[in-house]
Amino acid sequence: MSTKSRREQIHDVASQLFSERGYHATSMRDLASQLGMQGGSLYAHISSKEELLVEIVDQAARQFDDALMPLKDADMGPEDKLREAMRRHLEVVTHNLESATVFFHEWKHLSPDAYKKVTDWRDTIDRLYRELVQEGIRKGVLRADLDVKMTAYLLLSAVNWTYTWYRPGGTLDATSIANHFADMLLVGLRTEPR
Amino acid sequence: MSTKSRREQIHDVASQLFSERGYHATSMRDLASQLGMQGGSLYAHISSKEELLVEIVDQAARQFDDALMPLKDADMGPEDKLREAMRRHLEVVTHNLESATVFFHEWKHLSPDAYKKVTDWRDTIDRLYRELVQEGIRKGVLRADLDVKMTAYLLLSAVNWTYTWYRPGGTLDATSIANHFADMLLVGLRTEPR
DNA sequence: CCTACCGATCGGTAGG
DNA sequence: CCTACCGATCGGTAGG
Repeated sequence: MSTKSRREQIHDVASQLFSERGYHATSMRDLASQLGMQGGSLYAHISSKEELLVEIVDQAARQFDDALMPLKDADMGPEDKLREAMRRHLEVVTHNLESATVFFHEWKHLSPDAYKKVTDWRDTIDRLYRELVQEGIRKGVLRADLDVKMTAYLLLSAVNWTYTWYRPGGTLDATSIANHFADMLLVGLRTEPR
Repeated sequence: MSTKSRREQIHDVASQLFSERGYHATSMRDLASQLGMQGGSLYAHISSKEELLVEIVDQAARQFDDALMPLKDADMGPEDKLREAMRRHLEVVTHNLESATVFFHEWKHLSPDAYKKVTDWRDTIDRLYRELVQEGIRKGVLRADLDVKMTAYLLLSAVNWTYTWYRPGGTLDATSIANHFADMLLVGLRTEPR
């Protein structure tokens, strides 16, 4: 795919290096040499190192938003909606493993404005998962004695932590991971009925 | 507690700064100024910046080991053992939030030897959780149709991801988080029986 | 996109 | 533990 603009190429290599080594441990000269150019030449295409980080993080956030937010008003049962949220969430993580890793690890290094956008975004996603849980309880599909906040954290743990162990090319894809997790979470690990 | 050696004080401040800003974004002068000394003076107490990182990460790993490994041969039922593992795991995370954060985020920046120790350690913990799950299945306490690997990942997600949202001083402690998570995981979120 | 360079800052050392 | 300093490297710029 050599149709990619030079800017996109820089963006891709930056995702890769930032996710592997971290933002501060990656120099602009590292980046440039991976692209076969000199350090200073990068600035013909971008204006600063932080601009790159902001773009990677923003793009990751947008992917999560585009995948998850339409579910709010989706016409589905609570269980299907929860399963679909996990599936889509995991699709974003597994299909954008590098930018997702940068998103989870490097957002601390953003300047105040971009930093705030990320924390706001996190709150939005938290809220979405809490609403899904609440809706499930209200409609009698999820147990009424659940702590909504803790339940949302548990769901988010499962889908987010995946970036630490998932490696592409294996037999697992987002859908099968989501099915595994949702089955365990909804039905429980124990044999003994309650 | 002014009985702490200067070395321990350096270690503590390093944990704090490395967890907040990251290893590479923390300079030795940042560290020194928090301790009221000059950058160069640190080297009267330590030999290098990486030595600090290695110590923080090693200490965190040792805390997890000391808490979890004795459970392997503990004389407990599978469910209690699983609950106790989660409780102890969460106790380490919540009581050492800063070093746990450094452990989860900054181990990539270790030199090859220390790096390998961390990946080996991770495998050990993975294995422990898988054994706990396997034992639960074998003794009929956990569902026989569980995928052992995925189940272990799910458990580890819950206890590990906690470092991202837990803030000390709230009403939740390790035990109550562990109870919440274990109840949800073992019994399931759904009302409908299977 | 390259060459050549800027000031700033880095981890670390010597000598006291 | 301080002062003063080292070479190396950083992000970024100017001029072509």
